[in-house]
Amino acid sequence: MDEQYFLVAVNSPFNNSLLTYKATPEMANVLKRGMLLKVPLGKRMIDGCLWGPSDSERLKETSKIKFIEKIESEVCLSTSECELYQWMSNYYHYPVGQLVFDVLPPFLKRPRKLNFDQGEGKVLDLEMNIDQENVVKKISEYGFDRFSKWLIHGVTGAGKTLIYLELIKKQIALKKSVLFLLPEINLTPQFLKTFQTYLDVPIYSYNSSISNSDKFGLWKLLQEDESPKMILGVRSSIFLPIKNLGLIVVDEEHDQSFKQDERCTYNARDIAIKRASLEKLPVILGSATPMVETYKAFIETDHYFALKKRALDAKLPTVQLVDMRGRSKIDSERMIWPYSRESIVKIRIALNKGEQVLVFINRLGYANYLQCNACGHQFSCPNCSTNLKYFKKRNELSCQTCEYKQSAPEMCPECMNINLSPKGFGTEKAYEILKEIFPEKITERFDRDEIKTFTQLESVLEKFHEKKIDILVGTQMLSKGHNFKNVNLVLILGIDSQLNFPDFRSNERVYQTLTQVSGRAGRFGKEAEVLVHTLAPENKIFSYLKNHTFDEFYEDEIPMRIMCSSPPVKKLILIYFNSKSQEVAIKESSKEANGLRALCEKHFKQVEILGPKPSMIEKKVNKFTWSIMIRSSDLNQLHNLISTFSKNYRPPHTISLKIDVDPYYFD
DNA sequence: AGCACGCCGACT
DNA sequence: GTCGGCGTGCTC
Repeated sequence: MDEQYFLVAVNSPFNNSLLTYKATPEMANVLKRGMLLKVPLGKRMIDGCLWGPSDSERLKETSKIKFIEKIESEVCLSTSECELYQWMSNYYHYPVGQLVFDVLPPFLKRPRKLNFDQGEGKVLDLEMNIDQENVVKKISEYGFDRFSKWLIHGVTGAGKTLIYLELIKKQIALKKSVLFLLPEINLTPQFLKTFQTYLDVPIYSYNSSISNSDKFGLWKLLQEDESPKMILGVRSSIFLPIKNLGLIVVDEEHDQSFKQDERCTYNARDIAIKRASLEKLPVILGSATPMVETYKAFIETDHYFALKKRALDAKLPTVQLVDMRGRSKIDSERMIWPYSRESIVKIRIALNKGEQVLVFINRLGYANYLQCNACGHQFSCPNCSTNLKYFKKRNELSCQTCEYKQSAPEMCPECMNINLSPKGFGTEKAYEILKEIFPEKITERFDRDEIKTFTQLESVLEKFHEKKIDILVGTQMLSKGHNFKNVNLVLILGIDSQLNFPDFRSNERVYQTLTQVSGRAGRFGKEAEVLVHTLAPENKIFSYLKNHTFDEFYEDEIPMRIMCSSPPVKKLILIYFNSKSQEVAIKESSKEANGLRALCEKHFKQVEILGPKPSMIEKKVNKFTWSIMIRSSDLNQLHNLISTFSKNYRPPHTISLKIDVDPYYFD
């Protein structure tokens, strides 16, 4: 009996992670695709996953092939998992072996008892309105035992959660499990509470706050246990090996947190759709502000639902623009900048009524940077091409891209002038001004700087719900998904900097942010108001927001995308070249851009190569990044080009390469 | 990605 | 002398 040869996906980029190994006949008898293995590579033993029979006749002659060392019996990937990873590897141009081991939880010898929340299965005393009922009815009638994808496009407060809940209950009644994806760990508590109250199955959370033991424990449990359960998780939970999966829900479908921007650059929303199609089940995407790509994909199908009214008779808030032009030059307004007099008056009225107020700014710190009044010197990071942010309370300048910190300087190092002025503002300043104006009120901050742990987050939210906080000043953290009962006034500051952001998605991002933040106001029936402070009140984006007409935004945006050849009409891939030496980054990226251009002219006429260009922050932690953009409406040509490129290109050791498929930012 | 090897400059 | 930084080549 001869030994047999197998293809093993290994945790190494070598040879695109697919290597040939042999096994004795006895071992070959028990080997199955998806089994985890240990294999020798060079002088070490590495992780591998059995990927299939070997196709390489060439190597068999040379005796280079080693034996598989042993089989790890803890976990074995299923056929559909292997299929999914292979698809991802091809689509994202990332070695499949590395992908498998990026995605698996760390292996533990002795996992502790697995934590979960048991659902109470209480009866819901809330009735769906006609719109909600229609969605549930249509999806149910289509059938749960085949692949389908749906988009629920509902204004903030339209009651998407109730729809999800009804559909989830139907699945559980069929003894199936459900995977619910949310963009951020921060949203876990509120959904967990809802699901725990109204479902009667165990609910497992999966996010960065759970221990490695629980991650591994859950993985093992899912392999063996087929009973219906609910998984509530972030991006990476799309890879959990749930048996008997009956439904995937992706809430806040548009959220950029679903996109992984390191290693394999997948988008969990797209993986959810792929997984649903492989496992033949429905996937539901929900958002008040779908990504333009998603909207375009669904709008002309009958799997699109538009919910334009809020549930529970709540009205959408009225939006007022506050024209901030010239305000800082008026004496009476200078002291309260970045607020305006009228916004302060409105805050006072709301507080006097016993209501709470939200203030949203998408920036941390006291000032964006510090500048010398005499010579114009800006304090910048020694390791990055960025300005240092000023934090007043900590009396510190700190870099937002690296760890660099220094204490706030007394004078300008260039001209010794002591007159340094803080430029721009962030949450710290917005908070401090309110403390001065309303010393008797309780103002708190809600941002990454103040809230570092999950416990802190829950405690501030709880205090806010109990009305122990009057005004909450915060960043993105504030804008996503929360339901605040007593908030009927929301202020949005400093949105202009995002309007000026130089990429094709800037309008979309601003529209989403404004809509999401506004959506926090008046969810429980009262008249609510949103004050948007801007230097560009004539910008059309504000009128979409004012009228709550989401169609209008998309109908104006799509022609724009066609005009500038951006997604969804063309697909994009970025290749990043990262090096300690700026020269190497430029040379290598230019050389490869030229090579790609030549290749396109010969074989891929539908593909365009743009650049290279430096990254927006060219130098990060003393490393330089340049990128090439590749664009096409022909998906096959686009991917074939990249496959050809990554098969043939071996970057020098001094370069690290990243391929970003369907990039979110042009970073 | 690791790991080894080999070259070179710097430091006791 | 020899320690250590980094450029280069190799791994089924």
